[in-house]
Amino acid sequence: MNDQLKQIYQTMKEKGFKLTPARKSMLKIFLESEQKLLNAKQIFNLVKKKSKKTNFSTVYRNLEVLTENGIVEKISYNKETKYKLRGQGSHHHFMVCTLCYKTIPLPFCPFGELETYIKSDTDFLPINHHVEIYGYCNNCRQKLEN
Amino acid sequence: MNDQLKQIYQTMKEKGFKLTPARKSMLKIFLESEQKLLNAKQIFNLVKKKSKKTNFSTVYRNLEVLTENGIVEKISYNKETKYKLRGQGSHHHFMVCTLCYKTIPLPFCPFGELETYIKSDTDFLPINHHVEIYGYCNNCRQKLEN
DNA sequence: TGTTAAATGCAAATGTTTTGCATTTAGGAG
DNA sequence: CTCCTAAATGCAAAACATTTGCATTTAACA
Repeated sequence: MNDQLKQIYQTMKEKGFKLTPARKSMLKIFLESEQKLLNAKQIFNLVKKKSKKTNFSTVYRNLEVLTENGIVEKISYNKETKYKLRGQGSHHHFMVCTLCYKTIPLPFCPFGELETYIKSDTDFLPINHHVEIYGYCNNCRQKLEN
Repeated sequence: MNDQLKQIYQTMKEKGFKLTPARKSMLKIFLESEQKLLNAKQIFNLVKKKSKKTNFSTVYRNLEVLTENGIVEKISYNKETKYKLRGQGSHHHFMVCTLCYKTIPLPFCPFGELETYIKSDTDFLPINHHVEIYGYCNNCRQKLEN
């Protein structure tokens, strides 16, 4: 079994959450789906493929649990709320194609110097940050040009 | 009259939008309110104070017009959608206190080097970006410590 | 002052997310 | 392996934010 998946199962267990079919299904969906940013409806539909009897409330409740435990990240932009699996360990940001929603990780976090500056020059205490780059991926750009 | 307001009125006029009381009221709210990030409900309530007969659809429709014309910016984080007046000219980002929602502008945009990197090293075409720092402002931090 | 397109108010619809509650189930104890 | 219990689920209904259709009003300009 996939290493990342194994680790997530481990985390869930440690925190006392049950490994229900719905949850396993959702995690596999995140791991296997081509698109890494999914909204609740998409996830619901994919879960439904396996167990036709699932329900939006289950999906939402599980997204909440996964989000609160740092396994999944919730991202809102332009009305749409999407979810993605958190990379294990190293935190990073994404470039998001606004046409196909392909997500490309940024190789570094631009927050480093920024944080240094904020801490030394302001009295604001930074806790969290949110960086996203929107634009066109190579594919979509080529389509646009034709 | 405030210079920024004058300029916005000018812009609206040029684009053929009417300067209705609701719109003037909303713009003044953005300019005068202590809090610079407001959600639709807050704006609605403030508008209502002046003209008791206003309506959510008016507020939303105007927020849309203002957003589409670059006068107002729409920001979503953690479920909440908020709006703020765009700084005239220079674009900037904010540090947002997650307790009182006070917003403190960042004195520079960390996107500069990032953009350079992306353009030279990836085939992604960056169009837009979104940077926000969340944490505690000085005031709230002091309150927390007591 | 009159005309007209644009903006408004209202009520109802939409879409997403949440909740209460009865039922089912994962996972540990025995 | 079986039982027990807290946690998770499914369902229906509610809550909430946002949008829409339509009749009425109004800003802006001739």
